[in-house]
Amino acid sequence: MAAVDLTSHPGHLARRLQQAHYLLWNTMVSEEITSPQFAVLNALVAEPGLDQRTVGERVGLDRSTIAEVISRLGRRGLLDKVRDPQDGRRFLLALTEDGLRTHRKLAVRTARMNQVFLSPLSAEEQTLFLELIRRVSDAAEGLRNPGEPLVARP
Amino acid sequence: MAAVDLTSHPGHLARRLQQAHYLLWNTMVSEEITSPQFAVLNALVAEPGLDQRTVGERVGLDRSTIAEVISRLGRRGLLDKVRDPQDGRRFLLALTEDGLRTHRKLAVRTARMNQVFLSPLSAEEQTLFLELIRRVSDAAEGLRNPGEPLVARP
DNA sequence: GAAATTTAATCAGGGCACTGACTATTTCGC
DNA sequence: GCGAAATAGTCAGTGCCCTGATTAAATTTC
Repeated sequence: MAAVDLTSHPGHLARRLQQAHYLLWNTMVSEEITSPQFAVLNALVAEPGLDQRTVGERVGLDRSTIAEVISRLGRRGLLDKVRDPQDGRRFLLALTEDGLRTHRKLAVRTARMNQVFLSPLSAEEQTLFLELIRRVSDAAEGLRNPGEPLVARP
Repeated sequence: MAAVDLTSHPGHLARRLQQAHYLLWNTMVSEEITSPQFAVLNALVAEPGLDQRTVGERVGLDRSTIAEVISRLGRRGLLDKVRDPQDGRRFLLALTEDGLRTHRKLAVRTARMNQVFLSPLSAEEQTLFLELIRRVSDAAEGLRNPGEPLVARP
């Protein structure tokens, strides 16, 4: 009797959006390398030699998840993992030749996919859309490390 | 060298948005019942006696995933599952008293959470935001069952 | 300089999401 | 009516995502 309209719930819509993206990625970019995996490759192209935790921070993955993703990329031979001689806790990461090649190939396809994904929106709407998502998720991010209240500050 | 800026990639932003939502849900709504589980409860409040596949369709979950979610809700005693006497393949689903009570309680908290989640945006931006997400995911949905091209139709 | 704290990574455990293969039941075609 | 095709659900396998506990290495504190 008191059912709610989920199409006005941002969380539900966010989930559907991600599913839609997953589908399109699989058909237009790769069935082997996932979008989070590409994000990791990309982070290591930008900054080779990062440690695992920092890569996770760059792409928005927690320590457990980043460990799994990196282990899969290692198994595929796309990156190497070496103990930091300066700090025995860390692993330093860098792409292999194969990893670099894969990143180059997928970067092109990803750009095409993004175009198709956003094509239902006009150019101005696309810009706005990305900005709105960023603002909402950045704000919620502030909850993770407290001190920055989300709604009001006295 | 040829690294890409992920903050302009809708897929990456969609993932971050969902993570942000997950976090907020956990702190403001429930640590036991997840957002997809609430969506299933809600679908059964709206239409009691639906079968499993149709519930999945309503909330946007494939047959495998909906089976898991429903099994978990069943274990928690929030819904009942009966064979359809008319069609021996189907299971008919309905909420228990506990399921109804849980839905009522969470519906209130969910409304509050949505407000907080969207609070970084102005009222007009909020409406626009939801509409843009809907349009993008609806369009990509059309890829699932072909016949409706995503970009152009001749 | 040894004890206490912090930090990087792992592991166990739970949940979401998809594909592809399989079973059981119903419906369609003839 | 009976065999073929379609449909509902399950199961195995892979991957993402989180929390909480644990281990090992560094840093801080006294």
